[in-house]
Amino acid sequence: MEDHEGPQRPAAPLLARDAAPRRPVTLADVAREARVGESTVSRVLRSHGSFSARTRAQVEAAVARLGYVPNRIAGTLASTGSRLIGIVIPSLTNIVFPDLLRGATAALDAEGFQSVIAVTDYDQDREEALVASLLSWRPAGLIVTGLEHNPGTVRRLMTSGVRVAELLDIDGRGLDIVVGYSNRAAGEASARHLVGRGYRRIAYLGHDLTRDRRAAKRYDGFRTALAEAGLRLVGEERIPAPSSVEAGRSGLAALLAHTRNVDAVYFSNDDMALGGYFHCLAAGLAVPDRLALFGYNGLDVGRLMPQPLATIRTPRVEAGATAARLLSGDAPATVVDLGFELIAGATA
Amino acid sequence: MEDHEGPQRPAAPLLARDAAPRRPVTLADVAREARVGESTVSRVLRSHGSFSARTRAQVEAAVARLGYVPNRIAGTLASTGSRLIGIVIPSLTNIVFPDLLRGATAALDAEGFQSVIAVTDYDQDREEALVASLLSWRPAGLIVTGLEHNPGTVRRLMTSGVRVAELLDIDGRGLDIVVGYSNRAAGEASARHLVGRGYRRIAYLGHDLTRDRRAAKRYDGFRTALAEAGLRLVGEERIPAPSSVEAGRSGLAALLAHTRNVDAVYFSNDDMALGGYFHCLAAGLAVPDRLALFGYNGLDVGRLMPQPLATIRTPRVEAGATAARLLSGDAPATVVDLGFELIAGATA
DNA sequence: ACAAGGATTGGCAGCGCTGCCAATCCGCCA
DNA sequence: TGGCGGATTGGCAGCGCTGCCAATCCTTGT
Repeated sequence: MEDHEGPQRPAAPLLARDAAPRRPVTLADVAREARVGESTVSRVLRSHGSFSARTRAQVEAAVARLGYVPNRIAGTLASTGSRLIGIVIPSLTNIVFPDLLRGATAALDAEGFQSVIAVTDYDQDREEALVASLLSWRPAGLIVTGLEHNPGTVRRLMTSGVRVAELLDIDGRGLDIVVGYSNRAAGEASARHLVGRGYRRIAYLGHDLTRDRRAAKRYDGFRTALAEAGLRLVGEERIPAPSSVEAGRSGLAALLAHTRNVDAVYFSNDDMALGGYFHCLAAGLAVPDRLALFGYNGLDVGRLMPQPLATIRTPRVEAGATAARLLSGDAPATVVDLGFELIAGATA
Repeated sequence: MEDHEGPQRPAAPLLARDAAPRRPVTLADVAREARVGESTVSRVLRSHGSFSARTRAQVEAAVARLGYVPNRIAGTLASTGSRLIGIVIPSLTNIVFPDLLRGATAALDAEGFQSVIAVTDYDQDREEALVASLLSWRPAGLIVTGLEHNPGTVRRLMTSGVRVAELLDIDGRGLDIVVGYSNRAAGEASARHLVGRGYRRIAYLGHDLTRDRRAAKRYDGFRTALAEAGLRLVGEERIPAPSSVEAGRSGLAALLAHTRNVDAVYFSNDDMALGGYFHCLAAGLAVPDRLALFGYNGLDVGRLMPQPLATIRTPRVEAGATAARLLSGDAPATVVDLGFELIAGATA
């Protein structure tokens, strides 16, 4: 490994910020320049109310001439709601949340909303503080992750009068709009699939379930379905950290070191499963003959492995988009179950 | 594949939003309740200016009793700047940008700023529209990606008076604050590494370079360094789409199908390289003996492959954090070269 | 040519909070 | 005891824009 600090080649930057601290252009300036009233300018810029084509042209010309940029802070204060939607997610490390964001920002953008994001690191107290902080921007709506929140968070959400969408989980009681899928059912489906394939000595490899409630629900569902088949986990390993490929790889090694005759492993998600697959490749364990692997999320990478990963594909981009659409469309409170799809793959 | 729509188990949600559309609590209400002046409440809430301990207690009690949530929209309008930072990234699909976001939001959060994000999909016209839109929120600063922008974008940025940080690239002229590393130098280092290892028949596999300017700079640097060693690419393949594991896998198959005797492939990034690695595993091509692979970005997944991926690790989280710190600290215009690190790995 | 009725337009009072300034209060020194 | 200067506090004019309402301008029908 060499270290490159990069030669100081970069052309000296500093096109220098505009030095003149002249008063910013306001709507009143535009009105004066266009020789019309302020309300007329406002109407034209928002294409709201009526005005003549000639007026529109005058206003647009003035706007261009002055380089006017509307001040939405003032606009929001004067009118009722803002065009901001707050999005609270637990992490940016797991691609699931950027996916959710992607769906949401695309849909919101189309409706003229901006997204303000906040990351909790799976900490419910931080979530409460972030929700409070986001609410102070008087957003038109809030998207949060999961159904479990601090009592304080719930109170703030309920009394704010702001629409709320809770995502990626429907196993529980929601506050307003709920969009997602059943993690418990996903866990059950995974177990049934493995059992149906003939695996009997099944182990679990997961990450920190006390913080990730959805992973915990999958785990519960998985064990429940196993029990219904008269089975129980023959071993399990929990990495006290967020999920990662690394945790999956080292975790599988650890699991196999202290549990005999495992024939299949259920991972808390695809990142973990990918790590496990790498361990198998490195250790020369035949997949799925010697060891079957099953993940969760249906990441692209799993589909492209030499042997496609057995997993459950979750519609997280759609969840973000659906929530955004419902919020911006001011839909009534509902629960939208987007379902999931079991991908048989070739690893189990 | 089975399809699960999830049983309608979800406990009927709808804790019902607060029905009473009563007037929201304002600072004036708190002042009345606490029997002090509005300015006093404002001072206490912002811990700004002086007030007695007794006053603070009264105000805090009133705030708690009324469940007051400050209105930052009004606060921002009344004071000078907002506590919003706009962040414009080209994509959320490539983990590099969520990483950047992660660094930035963490640092901003610590300083009491909120992040407003916008995604351009690598489209400079969209970037211009999004920058305009973000500026209407009168942010304290803007973080954008790369150094290449539409003339319109540049004009808006320059005349807005808002601080701007351009990230992940330092090969060119910046507007204000620039934080990143040299993509060109990274490409050169990659080429020198492969040449140094004895590879001579090197090919390139990339994605859409017309949109991703940084990838194009790496490509240029790579070819330049090859030329300096008296070599040239023996083949190349461009997938007219964003980078992905899939593009890497199918692209490598295509590349090898029409180019003879390639002994090493330089990928536009690690996602592509991972796909290539999967192709090699699936096709039984020995890595690196039959074919060497080299990526870019230093993703975790590359480090954990059975054979660690040869790549270049980029400090993108740090770039986000550094930019956030400089912006919130109102630092002078500068170029910060964070450098990069070449990871020899085992695939080249 | 005249009135009714819709289309346009301008005026201006806030939206809720902060910044500035003047008014009070209080502790302490001479 | 009187006075002084810092510590506290309250009043109030905006920040820039939107919503409401009244004023004006055009058409069209008669």
